[in-house]
Amino acid sequence: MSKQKIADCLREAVAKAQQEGSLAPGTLPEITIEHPQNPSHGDFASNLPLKLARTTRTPPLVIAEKILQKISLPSEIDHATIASPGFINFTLGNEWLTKQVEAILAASDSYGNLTLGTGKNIQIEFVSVNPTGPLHVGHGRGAVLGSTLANALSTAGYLVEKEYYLNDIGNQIELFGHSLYVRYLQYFAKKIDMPPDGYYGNYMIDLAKEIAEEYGDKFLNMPQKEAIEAITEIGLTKIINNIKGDLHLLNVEFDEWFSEKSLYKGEQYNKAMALLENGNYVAKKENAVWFESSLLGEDKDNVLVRSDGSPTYFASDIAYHYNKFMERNFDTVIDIWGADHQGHVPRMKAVIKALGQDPERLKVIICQLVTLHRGKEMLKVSKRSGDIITLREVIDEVGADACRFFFLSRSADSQMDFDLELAKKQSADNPVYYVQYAHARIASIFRLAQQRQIDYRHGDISLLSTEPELTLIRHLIMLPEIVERVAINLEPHHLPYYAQALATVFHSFYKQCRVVSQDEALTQARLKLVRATQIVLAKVLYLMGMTAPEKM
RNA sequence: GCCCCUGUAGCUCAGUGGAUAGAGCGCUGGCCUCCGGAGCCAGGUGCAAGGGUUCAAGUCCCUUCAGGGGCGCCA
Repeated sequence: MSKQKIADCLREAVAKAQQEGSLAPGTLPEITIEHPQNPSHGDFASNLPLKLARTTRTPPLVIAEKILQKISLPSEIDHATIASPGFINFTLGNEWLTKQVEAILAASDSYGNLTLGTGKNIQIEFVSVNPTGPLHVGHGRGAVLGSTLANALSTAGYLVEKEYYLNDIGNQIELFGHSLYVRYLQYFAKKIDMPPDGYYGNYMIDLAKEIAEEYGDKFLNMPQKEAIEAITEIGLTKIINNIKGDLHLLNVEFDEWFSEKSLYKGEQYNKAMALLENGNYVAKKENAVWFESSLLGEDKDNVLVRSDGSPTYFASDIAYHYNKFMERNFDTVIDIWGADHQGHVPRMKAVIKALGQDPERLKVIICQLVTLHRGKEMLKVSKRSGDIITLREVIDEVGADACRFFFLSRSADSQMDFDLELAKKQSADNPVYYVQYAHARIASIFRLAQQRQIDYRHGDISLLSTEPELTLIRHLIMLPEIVERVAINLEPHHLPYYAQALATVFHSFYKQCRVVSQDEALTQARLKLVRATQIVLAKVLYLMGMTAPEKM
């Protein structure tokens, strides 16, 4: 990696200058290399002289001078210059730049793959919506975020497992089953009231109808308990299949669907609780069992087992994380939760500590809520009250690729407004298509090249020398850094911005540089460049979980 | 009351403590004899307010204001 190389050169130069006495001794600060915003400042910049100024009591520009006198530049750097108030700027050589085109072609779709995570396994758990109703837009955000992050992490070299945690047991499921049973009875014209906190959405009526049509009235004559159990099971399966279908439409697939119920069938739950008890973090108060998180610096304790003997969601989650860390031994676990789970983070971290694990191994991404509008009208997304706009409706309206791009374009920290009207109106006129169009345009160039039977395999890349060509290459070679940044910071939102920037420089290049022309040698060289661009565009689109169309 | 997130252009949002703060949409004007005009080029306004740290702050710290979320023997 060039940044690292430059940093090494700087370190060496400083050491040399200090040895010879031309630079005052002092401890070296951490050397950071950045990309200057202004292209005229070169490809890389270091602020080392500014940082050394204090300890060495020397003006930054003088330090820069001394460093430059001693530095031996890596081969890819053409020259380094000093800039006020104390930067050293580095510019890549054209020869090295053009060579990168060959490197990209050679790497092909593995270009951008890193070894950052080699040997480490990460589990990423997301969506994990209660299977009691259809997914809505907010869930789509988590789904897109998680699947993109998973793509980026595995491209960065990690072994990644994507998991959906299925809350298939507990209060909400009982309520769901009860509600569905009532709707089923009502379908057969029985007079019976819905439970007060029940699931009132219209989909429940449809679901009951579906079951009635499929199974007939056989549950009418069963004992209620038995009938509810059976109907719950059938309903859950149907809802889960719907969820899977929705996610599939969004190009989100999971490796594992982990059942909460299974925690109780095996010994997971008991083992986890035993560990907490051994650590003396468990106490019985007011007929309930508590996790004394206040011992670990939390505001308050939390109930594990209710006074009626049933475990809370929190207790399940403890067992679940025990399973993730201590049974399945993931090095790192990423949980993506909605903003309404924000308060759950510190106590979950406390649990990890109580289980004797390093809390740093658990990374929680809180993604802020999505508010849905249609024009000025605010739409509710409450599942129990009904009246929701489902994720599927949104995908149908704006398309999966546009959905993904839109969700990805905002950092998880910021709330988003999703205006259906706007999304639909702009669906033909937004960055999604701009990026995909660049890819399709390249495909079109190759259709022409093929038609003219141009063999560009021996194209001479050193012919690439104009500004638009070199600018394009400069953008192409950023891909590995982008992947690294996304993987380290868990911030997939950099991808769409990069994709857009890359598409922009490509379109600009295309306008200025005719690819297939009378000049055979130049045509071949440019076809190589264009192929490299296509590789990188396709890779970014793949990372974002979007299609890379040949035609549009 | 306490905790978390956010406040950047008319709107939706990027911005790794660095040099002249960016993009998309919208608006206005130009560009196709030639590889796809879903394109290219140009046009302008802005870091909520006030302190502080730093050679350097949109970015870090404190206060205030504003919006959202959380503080259950719900999940």
